[in-house]
Amino acid sequence: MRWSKLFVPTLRDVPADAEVASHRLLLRAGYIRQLGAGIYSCLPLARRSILKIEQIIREEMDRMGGQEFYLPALNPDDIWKESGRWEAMGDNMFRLKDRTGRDLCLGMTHEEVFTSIARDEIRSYRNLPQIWYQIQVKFRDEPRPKSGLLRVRQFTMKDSYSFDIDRKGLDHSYDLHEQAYRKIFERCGLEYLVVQAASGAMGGSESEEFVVFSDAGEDWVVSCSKCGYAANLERAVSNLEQVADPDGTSQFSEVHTPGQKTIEEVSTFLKIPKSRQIKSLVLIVENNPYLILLRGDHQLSEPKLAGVLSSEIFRPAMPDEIREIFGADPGSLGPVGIKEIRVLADKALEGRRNLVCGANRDDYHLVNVTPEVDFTAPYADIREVQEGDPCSSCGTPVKVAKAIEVGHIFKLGLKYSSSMKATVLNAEGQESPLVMGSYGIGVERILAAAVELYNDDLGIVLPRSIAPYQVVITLLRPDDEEHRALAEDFYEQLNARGIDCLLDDRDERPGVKFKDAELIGIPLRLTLGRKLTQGEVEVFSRADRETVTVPTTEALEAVEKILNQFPL
RNA sequence: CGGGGCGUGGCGCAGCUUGGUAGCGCGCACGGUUCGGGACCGUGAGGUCGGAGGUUCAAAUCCUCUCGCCCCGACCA
Repeated sequence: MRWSKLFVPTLRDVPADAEVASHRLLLRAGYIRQLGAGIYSCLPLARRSILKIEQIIREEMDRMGGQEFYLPALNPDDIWKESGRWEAMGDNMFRLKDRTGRDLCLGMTHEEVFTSIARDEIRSYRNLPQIWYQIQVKFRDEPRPKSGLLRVRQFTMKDSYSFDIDRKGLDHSYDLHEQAYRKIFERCGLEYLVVQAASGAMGGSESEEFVVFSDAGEDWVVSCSKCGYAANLERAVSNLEQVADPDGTSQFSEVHTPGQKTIEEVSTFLKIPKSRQIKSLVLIVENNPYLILLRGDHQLSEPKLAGVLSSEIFRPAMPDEIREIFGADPGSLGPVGIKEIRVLADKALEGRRNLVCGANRDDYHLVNVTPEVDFTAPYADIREVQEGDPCSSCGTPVKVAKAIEVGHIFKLGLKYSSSMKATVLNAEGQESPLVMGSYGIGVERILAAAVELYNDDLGIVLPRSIAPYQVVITLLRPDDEEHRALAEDFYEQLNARGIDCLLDDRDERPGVKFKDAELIGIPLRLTLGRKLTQGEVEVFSRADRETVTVPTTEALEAVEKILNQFPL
């Protein structure tokens, strides 16, 4: 491609709305433009990158035996009502009516459609396993689209679905996906991590996320640098550092704590560490109040709590509700003497002694409160792991960091095959439900994550495999016949060698050409300029900003050699 | 949904408090000089000031409503 013909509207000024690096740079570099909140147009550079990413995905999916489909994004309501997700998806689903008033929706994911095909067409275990995939558009009416391509309402997803006759088959299909995903993210040049994850509304038992560490991400990931343990904060577990309590079991007593409400204030006032307090939270769970107890320095993990309660329908109680139930304001609550209300305590309180909690009387706290002596409550792991907690497998302090989710694999099991009655005959001639898995990759997110990961003050630095072009030939004197002829020659030959090449033949000053080439992140630049009179050209590597000068006769070899130094 | 911010040529912004001919930088077009790190000079094109209603002799500016976008939170596959 000749740059003079290519549409690359680069910007000097940064659009005011763009905050995260990938959003800012993709706009500036002329990759994308915004159409609405969470809706973006891909311009030619982005499109080329996306197509390369899709091709990598396609190759790896095909390699493991996946078969490519293409399903409609426009879905009738009936299959969604069958699976129960017409209601479950709530406001996140775009819904519309056709001219006759029938309900339709825009697909957020395609378990329903694929399951309906499998149900109708697969009759025998002999036709299993199947791995079906597509690279297709998804629509999700996100409550808050943000950060450019990272959280959008329309995006491209590679989604795949496995159908097996049994659990063992599913395990195999799942493993195939995990291996393929590793290969895909490696080939895209991403530094990624596989972490244990919560399956959320997808349902199913086991799931893992593929994440890229970045402050622009929205997932919190707990990881151990020593043993490799890694999990989404929603389900991460850790050990505890021991807290020493005073020996013996003293009778608790009330102390006056005027105006001391928060854990922090009480800690300072009574001169005891936060870890020796009991944090009392009141939640309304399906209309019933619940007292949740945590160590003073711990935070509640709502996903874990949802798991323990087998309900996601809960909310913090309002101050007036708390007053009515406890006869005290939040800030002076505790479990001692509580009878009518259900209580749940985090495991970190098990075996502790002589703690401090609220007295259920404004401005009073209790000291020397001992679980199981002064109150009883069932224990469960409902606390959120914190930075520095000892790793559950090796004891090393764990890290907690933000990450971008680029892929997610789930063992669904029977969730959709039972609700949608998808069965086949097994070897014994019995109806047997399909055992399913589902697997997703956010295609644009790979590009955005790569830009988050690899950028500098000059702009984007893309891995070779997903850069829109691998080499840009910067022709500094396009009006010089000899220079031009040589540039054209390089251009032809590089393309002939399978290297995507962009020829900057624009009538622009050198500075503009250099800045643009660096901004859009082309891995290698071949510069034809004044050194041509000595029979030399320059090869500039974007990632390390190194320039080597080589004779023109060796330029092609030099380009290939340097390109091949990138492992990507 | 709660909180905050912003809508003025393609992009970045000023003007609004105190109503009175819509401005600056970049970009764009043309001419000239330049040409290895986002050049310089000159000339020029381009704006229903997000939209609707109201107040006023007069509204970008004041009032009401409304739409959109961004950020924080809630939420979230």
